[in-house]
This record gives sequence, C-alpha cells and structure tokens, in this order.
Amino acid sequence: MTFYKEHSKVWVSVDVIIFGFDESKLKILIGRRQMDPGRGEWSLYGGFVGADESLDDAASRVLFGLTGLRNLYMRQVGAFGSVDRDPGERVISVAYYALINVSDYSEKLRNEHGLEWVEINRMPQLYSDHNKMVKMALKMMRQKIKTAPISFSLLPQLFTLTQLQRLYEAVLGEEVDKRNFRKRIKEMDFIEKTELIDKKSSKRGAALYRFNKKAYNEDPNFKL
Amino acid sequence: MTFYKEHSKVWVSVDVIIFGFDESKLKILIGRRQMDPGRGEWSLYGGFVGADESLDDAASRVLFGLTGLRNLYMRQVGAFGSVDRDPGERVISVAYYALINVSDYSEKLRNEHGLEWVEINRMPQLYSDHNKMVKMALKMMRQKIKTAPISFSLLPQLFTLTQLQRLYEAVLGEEVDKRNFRKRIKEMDFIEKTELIDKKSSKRGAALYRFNKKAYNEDPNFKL
DNA sequence: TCAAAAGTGTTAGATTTACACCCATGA
DNA sequence: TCATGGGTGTAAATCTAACACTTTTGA
Repeated sequence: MTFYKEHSKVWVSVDVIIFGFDESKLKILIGRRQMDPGRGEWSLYGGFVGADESLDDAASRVLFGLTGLRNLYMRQVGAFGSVDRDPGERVISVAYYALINVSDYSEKLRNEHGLEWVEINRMPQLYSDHNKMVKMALKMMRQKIKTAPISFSLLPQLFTLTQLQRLYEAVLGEEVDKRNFRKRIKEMDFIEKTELIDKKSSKRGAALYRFNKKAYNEDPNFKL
Repeated sequence: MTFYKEHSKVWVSVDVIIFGFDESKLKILIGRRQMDPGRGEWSLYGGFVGADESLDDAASRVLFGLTGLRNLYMRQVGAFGSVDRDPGERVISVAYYALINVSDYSEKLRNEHGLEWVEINRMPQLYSDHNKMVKMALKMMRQKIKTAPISFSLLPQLFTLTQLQRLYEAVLGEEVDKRNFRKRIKEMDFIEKTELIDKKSSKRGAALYRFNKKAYNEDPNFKL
C-alpha cells in the first residue's frame, strides 16, 4: 500500500540539547560538527530518524550513543522546518532537551565524541538554527522547573540545599533569597533531609538531601 | 548534492486544530476524513508538507484552504512521530493550533469541506492520534491565554465583558468571579471601552470593548 | 582566631479571594 | 411590573518579599 505517493518525502532528524549543572553553572553539551555541510562548526548533536523508530526513540538513541545513559528526563522542544535551515538538503528537525547529572557522565565518552560543556550564557554561534533550538529549550525548561521536580535530574542523588539553590539561580538567571527558598523546600515533604553531611563545600558541613520520588507521586505538590 | 542519501526519508504532514468560541462554548472544527486509510472517521484537517515550504507555511496553507483567512493566530503544538500512528504509511505529523473568530468564518466554506464545530468537551474519537494533539493544544492554549492577549483572536472586534468572561470560563473550564474579573480588565488600559452598546445580549445593553493592539505593544502587561 | 558557608523567623506589603445588591430596559 | 443580564466595592485571608545574625569548623 502506498497511500500518499503523490507527496514528497523529506529527511527528518532529531537534535538533542543536553543540559548539565556544574560549578554552579548551567551548561550544555556541544561539539564540532563532523560531517558536511557545516563541518567544524559548533553544533548540537543529532541523528536521522530511522524508518522504523519513533521520534522519541530516535532522540533516546542519540542520547544513549552520546552519554551511555538511558531513561534520562527528556522532552520535545518542537519541530524546526524552514526550507533552507540545513544548507545541504531539506531536513526537518525535531529538537529535544534532556537533563543529565554531570557526575554520571563519563569523561571518556565526552572525549570520544569531542564534546564540550559550555555555559549557557557563553554559547558560541551554532550550526544552522541550533541557537534557536537552545533558546526555546531553555525557555521551556525554565517554565518546567518551577512546577515540576526536574531539578533533581541535574543533581547527584544526594545534594545540599545550597547546590539546589544555585541550580535554580543558574536556570532562572536570577538570585534567589536563601531563607525564602529553604522555607519553601521545607514544605515539600518529598525533599528529605538525610543524616549525611557534605564536607566538601564548607568547613562546617551541610546536610545532604534526597528526592523521594515515591513520596512525590503520592502527593505531587511541587511549587517553587 | 545529496549529503544524507544513506538515510531514509519520511512523509511529513501538518494537522491543524482550529479553535472557535460560540454560544459561550469553546469548539473545534473537525470533519469526516475524505481519504484512505480511515475514510469516514472524525479527524483534524491536515496536509502534507511540500518540498519547498516550511512547516509554518504548510500549516498556513492548510488553514487558508479551510477558512479563507490569513494571518490567524497560530502556534505549533509539537511533532507526533510514533511509527504506527498512521495506519497506512509512516507519516510524521506536526500539529498546530489556530484561533478564529467564528463570525469571520464562512458557513459556505464549512459546508464545502463538510466540517462541524464540536464542543471541546464533547469531542468524539478522532482518527489516529488526533485526540492527543487536541489535548496538548488545549493545554498549551490554556497556558497562553493567561499571559498573552490571544483571547481577542477568538472574539469579534467589539465584544462585551461578559463575552470575554465566558470565553475565559470556557477555555479554563472553570467559573470566574465577575467582579474580580472586571477589576483586572480595568487595569489593562489596552482593553478599551467604546461608546457603543450591545443590545443583543440584554435588555439593558452592555458596553462594547475593543482590544487596542498598539497600546498593548507599548505596554504589554497582560495578566489575567 | 578568623574566614567561609550553613542555618534560622518575623514583618510589611501585595495579591487574591469571597461576597450581594442596585440598575436599566424590553417584553 | 418583572425577569434578565449589566454593573459596581470592600474586607479578610493568603502569599510574597525583604531582611541580619549566630553557628561550626578547618586552616
């Protein structure tokens, strides 16, 4: 059966924006493009959508190839389809963003792919319309992080409240009042204080917290 | 030049969700599918993306063919790409939603295309994943209408505050307090009261208002 | 002993919500 | 004259934002 044969087909790719949080900075993972056209330009990492895989599957595949990690938090940003967005051919691209905990990520893989972590507010010019994708992804992520517990995907399992606060500051791009912030955290029972103390960040040491996903699902009242 | 020839191409279509507001109800325009596969099922209206048009252009084209109207408020909902979402072939679809003022819309065109206005909360089952598209579009539109002046795209140029209130109630799916609503409207100087009185809706008559786009652009402080 | 980060409450102001009656008119 | 939708203000409650000092400890 070929129902639609009078219409033309196009290439469809996925591009992934990988957010990470390190040194109190929000960063994304970019590399030098390895193929023509645009070889050598800074670029997001992407891949073509296969005939037998969904868009989400294609994005997961690209993400796995890049990070060795599965089941990352991932959301679609949207489809980008200007006729001349790709200098070579007509390619429609669907952008996704994903969140990773930088300490889960292997330096080896990063080097193999020639990738760099770049601070979100020091982004170079990227290939094609990739800057637009990043901008939209960031906008969506900012929105999301205020109402859903996605921040924990960017942090180690155990984290201090200062780390969490720095993360919000980095994502939102504005300072946050420490006391008001901690007040709100205390109201969320699914952010649990552990007995453990982190001594790396200060002499006095800071309590380590943990996100309890099960408790969250029972009472999903996240609000920052 | 054919850079990507080793990869497979797919069909890409756009599907448009057309919102209208009538009789205090939020409605969408759907029709019976005219082609195989799925002939006769309730469906959104769509079209294939041509080789030389952008996604947005394809959506505008479909929208124009359907309504005879250009420059409608239109936003992308996202790309839908399950492998088997279309029973015939592999087709990736990008959904858009658009807002129209029902009274601008010609009954003639509606009949020609065999379209019906269906209340959003009486939606029948639609072809393929179209219900999912509608659900996402509605969610996005609800979000948008709280922070951007898109409601005026669903109303005639002149409207009463009761109409505007009913629109919000229909979109948000909840009742709104009349006095609080009007208080907030008064704060937005770009919603201008005219000298005109609408006598259709009540014996006493209600003042007609107008959205001043220019004034809005100078001070875009929409907040409902 | 001191520098550096952790931790902790209160108050004023702003925003949000709840709520009920009179008005004008055509039928 | 009365039924119908139009139009108006206040007060309580909640939420938000501003703000400063003590604690602990390793160097």
